Amino acid sequence: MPVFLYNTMSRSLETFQPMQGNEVGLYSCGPTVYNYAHIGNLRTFLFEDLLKRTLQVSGFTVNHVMNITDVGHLTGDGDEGEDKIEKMANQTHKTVWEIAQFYTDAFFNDYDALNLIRPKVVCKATDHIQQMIDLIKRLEDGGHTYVSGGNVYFSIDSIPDYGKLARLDLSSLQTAVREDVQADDNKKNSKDFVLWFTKSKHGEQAMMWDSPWGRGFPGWHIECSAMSMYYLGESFDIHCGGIDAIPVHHTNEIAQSEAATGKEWVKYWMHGEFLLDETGKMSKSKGEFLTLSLLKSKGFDPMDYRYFCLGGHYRSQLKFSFEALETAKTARSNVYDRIRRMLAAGAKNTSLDGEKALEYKNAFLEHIQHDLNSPRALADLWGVLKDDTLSIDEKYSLAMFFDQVFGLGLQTIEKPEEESFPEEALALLQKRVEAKKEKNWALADSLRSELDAMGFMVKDSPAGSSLEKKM
RNA sequence: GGUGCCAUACCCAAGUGGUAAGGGAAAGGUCUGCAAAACCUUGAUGCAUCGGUUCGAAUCCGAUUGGCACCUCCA
Repeated sequence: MPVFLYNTMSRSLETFQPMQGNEVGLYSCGPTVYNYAHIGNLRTFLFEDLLKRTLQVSGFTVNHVMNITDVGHLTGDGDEGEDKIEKMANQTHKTVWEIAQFYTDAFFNDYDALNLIRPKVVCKATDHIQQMIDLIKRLEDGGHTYVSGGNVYFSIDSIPDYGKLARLDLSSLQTAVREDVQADDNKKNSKDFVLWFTKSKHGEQAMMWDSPWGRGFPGWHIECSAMSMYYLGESFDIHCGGIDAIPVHHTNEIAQSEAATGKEWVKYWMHGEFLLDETGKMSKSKGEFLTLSLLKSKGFDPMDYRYFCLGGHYRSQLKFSFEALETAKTARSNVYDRIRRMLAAGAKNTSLDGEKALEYKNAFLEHIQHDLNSPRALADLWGVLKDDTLSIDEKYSLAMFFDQVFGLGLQTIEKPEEESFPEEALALLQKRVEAKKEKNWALADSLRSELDAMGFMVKDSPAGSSLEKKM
């Protein structure tokens, strides 16, 4: 079955066809490591993981490359603005390198906790300065650059199709509309952007490298072009990131990459929509700084957040609230409970060749391969869990198959018997069973609340009483 | 000022021309000493409003209202 993906470049659904056989070159814009990732950032990485898993389950081999932006980047694109990593370093009295390493580690903690499949290549910008310099030299040789005020600029008028991804109408765009942004008078065209800085208003940066244009540091966009081409070739299949990257970051990446090589750089562009909080777009500077750690401290499992994100389509804005996360948590734990009960009943993996099972499998694939419709695919999972015309082995096997895409960790769920409870709790449970036998309801109820206080829920069923850990 | 996206039940959210997925919450039921849990059942004659195209529209077109995003921090 073919995979259909929405390509931002064409603004339409396209049948996915890799350039070479079943090999997919995938580049995703990674984190800028000057602070913790917020859950809006993480939503985009979850989308990319969903994409990767969907391609894998569809028979493709995915060669995934992700960058780590550990060179500061300025807070503005002219030669003004502060370096974000440096700013954080000054605040915390650490070196810029320590800051970058600290937040890179923090990022991958979240990455693993969310069960995201690690990229084949994770590349740090600071390890690829030479590739960036080489690319800028190539642009210079092609007549696409100029030096002004000490910085090397890319001239957008040197190419015919600047802004094609964002469909920018260059004549009507305003420059520096935001009050905190100043126009850069060194630019010939206000949309030109810096490839290499040697001068910054804020003086010496902590991270500087020698270059043909003087000691300095790379511009915003060059790292993704340089590294993606280094690892994936001058043309590759998919480039993805957040929707905000379309008008500037990806637009400029395309301009400089295609100006350098003279050929189409990326075949499919995919962008994840924003997660919104009560104040609108999530930000690190205003409102509550929502991190995965914060969610965990409030009693949520990272898988709750993963389930929550799967419940919305990646190209739709998703409204975050703790109330909405709570419903995801309940739903997810209901899924887990059902899997656990199946295991208790002896469910095991089996080949899926029953007619009904294949129907479910195909419906699932059709939905997920239709531009990653995870909400619909989640409905398929519920359909399976609730359909008693399927054998228990078929249900379990379908759930395990679906989870190759969902990544909710369903295969890690163990048989409930293997759960162990403290002696003390088991003793209390036994006492309660006896109290019940003697119809001493007062004692039975007090033992129940005692166990409840210990964090165990008592479940009475026709088969007897048992304990369950409270979530 | 310019551009783009969105508006579906109490909440979240699929569905892009053929008669409204799913989850959560809620209600009723089974079970139970009572609870909890579990299981079963129930839910929009209608998809912001108005008009149009069509045999047929949540889906297409136009207008209106409301929300969001982007136009050099941003996933």
